[in-house]
Amino acid sequence: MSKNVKKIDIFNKLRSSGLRPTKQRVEIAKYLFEREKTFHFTVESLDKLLEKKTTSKFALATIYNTVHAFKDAGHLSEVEVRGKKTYFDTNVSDHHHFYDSENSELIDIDANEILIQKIPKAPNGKKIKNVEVFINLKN
Amino acid sequence: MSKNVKKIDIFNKLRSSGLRPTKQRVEIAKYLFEREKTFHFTVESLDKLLEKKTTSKFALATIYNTVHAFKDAGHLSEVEVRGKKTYFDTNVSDHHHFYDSENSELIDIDANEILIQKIPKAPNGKKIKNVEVFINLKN
DNA sequence: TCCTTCTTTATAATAATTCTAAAGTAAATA
DNA sequence: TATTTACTTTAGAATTATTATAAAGAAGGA
Ligand SMILES: [Mn+2]
Ligand SMILES: [Mn+2]
Ligand SMILES: [Zn+2]
Ligand SMILES: [Zn+2]
Repeated sequence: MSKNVKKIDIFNKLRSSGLRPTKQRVEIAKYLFEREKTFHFTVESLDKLLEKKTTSKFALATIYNTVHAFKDAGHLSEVEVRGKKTYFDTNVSDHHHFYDSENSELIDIDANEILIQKIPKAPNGKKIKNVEVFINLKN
Repeated sequence: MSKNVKKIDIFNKLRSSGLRPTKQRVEIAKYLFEREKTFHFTVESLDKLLEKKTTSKFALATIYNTVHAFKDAGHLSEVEVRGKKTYFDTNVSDHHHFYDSENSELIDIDANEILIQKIPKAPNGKKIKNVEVFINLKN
């Protein structure tokens, strides 16, 4: 039963975002969204994981398409990391990151774990959209 | 005279970094470092500006080489910006940025203009290397 | 000057991502 | 349910940013 509830959730999530629940989207959505903790990934890492964890085949372009569709629908966010590949994040709330360059690993920091006491005002004619704090780690 | 002093400065800057003062490096260094304010650029934008502002020719590979050599010597820093291209920065001190996505423009924020009051401790076995604050702007 | 080392350059290669267009599938319609 | 339409997947080509290669050129020292 629980499995069916989840399936319905995924279907609704897709439908309400204007996305047809295709086999690929459902599989990817299940893999990404049916988990407790935040998941950070690149398209390449997701591709490898899907290959291992599912029996379906996914063209790389489909993973790109799907991930971007999920991002545009607000189900994923994009995180800027020094490097060449784009990272995605199942945590779409306002939050910050540690970055461990040893393992190329992002770790969430809840918005309320960082308090900024003093911040400059935005340049003339501009407003602050959001503030991202990125904490680089070393050993 | 002032022009000669500057030329000597550039030569010393290159020499002390173990870089031969070639025509290309001197031109690029003069263009990048003989200015009051911070300059943020991509390799592509620098290429176009050099083409406009100087009479010399620069292979794109030379600009890549030179910019990376300057970065490795500590004369430039690299800034992570959402997007595909790498940004470089003539400000190598510890500082933060506004980002105006309308104009793809970075604006410096001095380190002392931001005060962080509360910050989480690093994960087990890790230390904080540095903290980068990135403020996205809107109109 | 001669020699050695470093640098520039044009071009090829690579890596990540996006585009294309044909074939397939889902949803809407009859 | 059968037909039609719109959307999606796919393999492969194209694009973009960047790095590698290797030959020709320039710099610095003896
Ligand atoms: Mn994107
Ligand atoms: Mn670099
Ligand atoms: Zn996150
Ligand atoms: Zn800067």
